[in-house]
Parts: sequence; structure tokens; C-alpha cells
Amino acid sequence: MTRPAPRQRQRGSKDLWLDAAYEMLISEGIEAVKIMPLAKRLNLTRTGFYWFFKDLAELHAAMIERWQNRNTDALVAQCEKPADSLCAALFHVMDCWLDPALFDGRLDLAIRNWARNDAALLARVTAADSRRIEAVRDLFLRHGFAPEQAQVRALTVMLTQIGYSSMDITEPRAERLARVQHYVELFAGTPPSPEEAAEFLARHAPA
Amino acid sequence: MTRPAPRQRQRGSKDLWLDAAYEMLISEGIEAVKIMPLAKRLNLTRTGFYWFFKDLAELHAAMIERWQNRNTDALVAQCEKPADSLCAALFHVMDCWLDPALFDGRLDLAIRNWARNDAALLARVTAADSRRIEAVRDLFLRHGFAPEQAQVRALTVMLTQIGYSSMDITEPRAERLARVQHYVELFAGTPPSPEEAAEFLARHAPA
DNA sequence: GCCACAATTGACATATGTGTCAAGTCTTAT
DNA sequence: ATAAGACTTGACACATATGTCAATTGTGGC
Repeated sequence: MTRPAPRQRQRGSKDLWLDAAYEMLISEGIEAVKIMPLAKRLNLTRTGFYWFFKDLAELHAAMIERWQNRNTDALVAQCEKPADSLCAALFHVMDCWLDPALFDGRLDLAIRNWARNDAALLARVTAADSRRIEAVRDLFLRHGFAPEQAQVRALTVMLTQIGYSSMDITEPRAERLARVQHYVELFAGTPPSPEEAAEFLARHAPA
Repeated sequence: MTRPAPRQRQRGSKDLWLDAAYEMLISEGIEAVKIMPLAKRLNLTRTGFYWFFKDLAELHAAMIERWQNRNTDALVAQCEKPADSLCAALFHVMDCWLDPALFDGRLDLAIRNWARNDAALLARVTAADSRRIEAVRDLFLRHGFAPEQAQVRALTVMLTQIGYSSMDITEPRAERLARVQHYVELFAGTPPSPEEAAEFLARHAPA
């Protein structure tokens, strides 16, 4: 039998270090994810780190593991949701803009910047990008767009998302909510029907 | 009288250090802009740096100074060029995508990332963003778009630009050239005329 | 009560970075 | 030829980071 929780005077833990590392990554970039500063922030001795991780590299690997297939899976799922019209389908994609559970833009941006000088990570990011773009492109194809237009529109949808995080745009929620319809109009080429817009707004009504 | 070139056995120079710092900034981010590595790359002794700059902070300031109003001025100018139609005007904006002299996307991205943990720089980047978006928005307004649509389209144009750098998309030049027309169609809402497209392509014909 | 052992600690060895300074080296203007 | 001064250098002092290890500290199980 395995003991349920053999934990003793435990103050640190693998997850504690990982969480702190994530906060650091998101707010200051991978360069700032260093053991000494993390220890300071956690009020632990830096050497305790080595009980949970072999070294910095192992921490990094754990972080990537955690990101992997998180943002991407959710986005692809939103693209594949059944929808009666192009605008309705695009509203599903836009859900990712508004629900942090579906897509964490700041994390995505941080990982992307990290990948700029980490070849192995870059390969994984590129693979994720391909999956995402393909999913959005297929959405446009299903709604009758020519391949070239579908590709350009898919890319623009993704780039707008990335750009939003990168520019750190933080409109009030109400304003962003209102703006989404205009993005849908731009990407679709035609404005959404009032019903479609209303349904979207209802989905994101305050809990 | 000022002596024309009092230079002696000069190996280093302010510009040499600055250029190296830029390369570092663009390829690896501001965190990598350190005196020792720069010295190694330049095959100089690291302490020589201090003859040209008071310290690292002064180097940083010089770098920002050099970026300031470079990408932004060119982009605004492209927006304000006279044009017979919306598509023609957008093609002028797209020129920035293709001519590195008008807009250096990698530099812009690097500065943007740097600004993420430098409040003073962030303020300057934000100001630059405002100028750029305003210029593109006015372009759409001049061509009859409603304020909300003009704003959303302007933002999307800018975000696409930033996203392109961020995703590090490197299509062959011919492919990008061809794709631009589809972007113009997306942003304008109508396809450009063959004449307009031809004029654009002619501008970017190989020298 | 005390033992085992999970978890923590401080001391040590080492690497890389910044910044200062006095001394040295070339080159050109006189 | 030589002096001025533009530029370079090496030694020093210090800060911050990584990683190792032997010694220690608590706590739950016996």
C-alpha cells in the first residue's frame, strides 16, 4: 500500500517552484527564471530547489511540458465546434480572446519569446502554430473561401491574437466584447446577424 | 577649425559597440546585451567599452534613441501618401512589409519585448503605437469607414505586422508579394483592381 | 521515547557579469 | 623627435548566479 500523504514539515514543493517560475516567465521572460530570485520570492533557501529538480534545465523542461498542448488544444477545439454560419463559427474562435481558461495570451507570448533563443522549443512552437492555423484555415474553407483567402484570413486571425498579447492591449471587458463583432465582420467579410451577436454576448455575460 | 578626422589606432568606436549591441538585441533580446559578450564578439577588451559609454545604461539609452521615430515615421509617411483608392492606399502601407528600409520588424519586436520590463521604454513604445494606429485609422476614415470599423481595421493591420515578426514568418519574397494582395482584399473588404496590384508589384520588382 | 528519512540548510567551489583605475601604447600635429 | 592625447589594457573589488555536499532538522510510525 502507498501511504496517502507522507509529507512532513514540507514548505517547498515541485509545484510551488513551478508556479513561481511561471509567474516569473510571464512577467519578466525566461531570462528572469533563476533559482536565487525564485527562492527569494518563495522565502525558501535556494538550495532546496535541488531536492525537487536536478537543475535549471529540468525546471525549464517541466515548464514547457505544462504549456504544451494547452492553448493549442483549446483553440483547435473552438474551431471545430459546429456552427450554423461563418460568423457563428468565428464567434467561437473569438471566445478564446475572452476566456482565459481557453487561451492564455501572456503565457503564449512568453513561450514564443523564449523560443526565440531555444531551438528545441522553437520547433514545438512552430508545430503548435501549424496546428492552429490549419484549424482556422479549415474553418474558412468549410465556409466556401478560396484556399488563398482562407490561408490569409486564418493567418490574420492568429496574428491578431498574438499581436493583442504582444501589444498588451487591455481594454475594459465591455469594450472588447463590443469590438469582437467588428473583428468578426472584418474576418468574415460580412457583419454578423443580430441574433448571432446576441448569442455571443450572452455567452460572456457576467457570471 | 575642427580637425576632419583625428582618429588614431582606433579599433573600437561608439558605433562599433552600438552596432554589435543592436545585433545582440535583435537576435537574442536585451538580456543578452552585456558588455563582456559584446567585447568577445568584437575582439576587444571589455574595459574599452567604458571609454565610449559611461555604463550599460548609457548604451541602452543610445539604442532607444536610435530606434525612436524610425519605424514609426516611415509607417506614418506611407499612410499619408496620396492614393486614388483605398486599395492603393493600403498597398502603400504594405510597402513597409517588404522594404526593410521602411520598417524593421525584428527591431520593432525586440524593442517591444524589451519594453515589457522597462517602464520608461514602454511609455515610448505605447506612444509610437498610438501614432501608428491613428495614422492607419485616419486612412480608413478618409475612405468612408465608420469610426468603429476604421479603428478595428487599423488595429488589425498593425497587429498583423507585429504578429508577422513575432511568428518569424519567412516566406519566399515572391510568395509574400503575392499574398499581399489578399491582405489588401481582406483589409479593404474588396479586391484591388488588376492595375493597382500590378503597380504594387512593379514597385517591388527586383532591382 | 526514539528512529527513519523526507526535506532543509550553510559552506564551498566556480563562473560570469559590472565598474574603477593607474599604467601603457600608438599616431599625428608640431 | 617628441609631446599630447585618443584609445587600450590588466589588475582589483564586488555582485549575482549555478551546483555539490555533508550536516542538520522535524515529524509520523513504531
